[in-house]
Amino acid sequence: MFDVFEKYLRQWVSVSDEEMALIRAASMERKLRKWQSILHEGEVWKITCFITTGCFRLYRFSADGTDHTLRFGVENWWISDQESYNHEKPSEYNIEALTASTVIIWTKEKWEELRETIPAVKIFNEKLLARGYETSQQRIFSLISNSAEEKYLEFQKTYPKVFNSVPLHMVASYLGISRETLSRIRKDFTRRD
Amino acid sequence: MFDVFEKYLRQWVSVSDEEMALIRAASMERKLRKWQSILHEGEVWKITCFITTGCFRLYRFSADGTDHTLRFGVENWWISDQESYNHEKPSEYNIEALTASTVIIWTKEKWEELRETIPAVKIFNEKLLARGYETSQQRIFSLISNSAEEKYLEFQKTYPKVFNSVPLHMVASYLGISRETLSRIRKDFTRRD
DNA sequence: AAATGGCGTTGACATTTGTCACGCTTTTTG
DNA sequence: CAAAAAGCGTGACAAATGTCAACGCCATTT
Repeated sequence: MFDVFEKYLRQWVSVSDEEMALIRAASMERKLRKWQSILHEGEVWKITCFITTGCFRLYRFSADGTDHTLRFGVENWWISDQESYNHEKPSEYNIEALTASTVIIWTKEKWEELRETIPAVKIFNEKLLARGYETSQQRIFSLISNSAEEKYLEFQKTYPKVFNSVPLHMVASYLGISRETLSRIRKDFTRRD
Repeated sequence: MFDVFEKYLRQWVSVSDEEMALIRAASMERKLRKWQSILHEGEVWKITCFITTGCFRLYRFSADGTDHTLRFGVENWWISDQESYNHEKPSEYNIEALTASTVIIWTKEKWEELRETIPAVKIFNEKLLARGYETSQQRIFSLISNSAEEKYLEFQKTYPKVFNSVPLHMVASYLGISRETLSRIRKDFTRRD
């Protein structure tokens, strides 16, 4: 499974074989069954986690008890709670596997050590953070400027792989609309084809 | 005006007097009159920009010609288009001064040099990016989980200084609701006091 | 002092979206 | 395999929000 990650990482930065060996030695593989949680609210997120197979979602409960999907993660994505990780404070979020999944993880200690030791890891980490920020900005624009239907179509188009991997009611919760509304949008849309 | 920035920066990281002198030498001050733009869509954002006085907004037009406020900036905030800056690509956003304002700016060249030369600047920049990401995540949660009224109240409470500095119709555009809806929320709310 | 224009408000009405209830199908689980 | 649960769709209705038009206020300009 590490091979998947190795290939992915080399697309971002150039890493020598020795460095890659260090990164590998510091990593662990973990398997999760369907619905298994990898983060419960209240816990501190202390790992760096790369998804090799399967699918996850990061979600949070609001005061009325409903849950809202902040983000999905599929193969070759990272999943984390940056806020909890950075400040070592109890998370307000949950992360769960939506299917049986495999991840590669590094403890915070080891990952920080890799960042300090291997420049490419530091650079890579920065690029990743920058991209995450840009993605968030685009999503905010979509949320404040688009109708439910537009948000749905944009999501489907921008993240087809995610779209095809997750239940529709979670897509609705990701878009900030009810599952019934999503269902009707789909009906209208297919009828128009 | 640089004193304002100096005080701000020292709250984040420890900087020697020599380093601060370098940061200062690389900076420029710029004044903007009300409604003046500092970024037009199509231009590339090539500076790092700290607001010492006044107020800005970052906004974008959607296909139907309406504008949507992505972010505000007031005193002691930064304002930028990270996506344009990072990839040196034409911006899809506009940034304008909402009042007469003063900013401290560094050219991209000089700022990158400072980041490489002075570790504290690099660290500071990373912290800033991390915070921006966390803030975005919180806003996304608010947008997908709150009603118009809840979004309004949360914004008012979380960013009172911004709230008191900008026109209401821009707050509406920031929250993704119409200005009429915002107006009615306010009426309902004051009546309840 | 009058004219102007931006800003916020309001009423009437249309549209969108949410809620509740239900049923059908697929998937999961024991 | 069978029972249970999850997933998805749909109708009827309610609530939230948007749209359009008009108005008043107030700061600024002329």
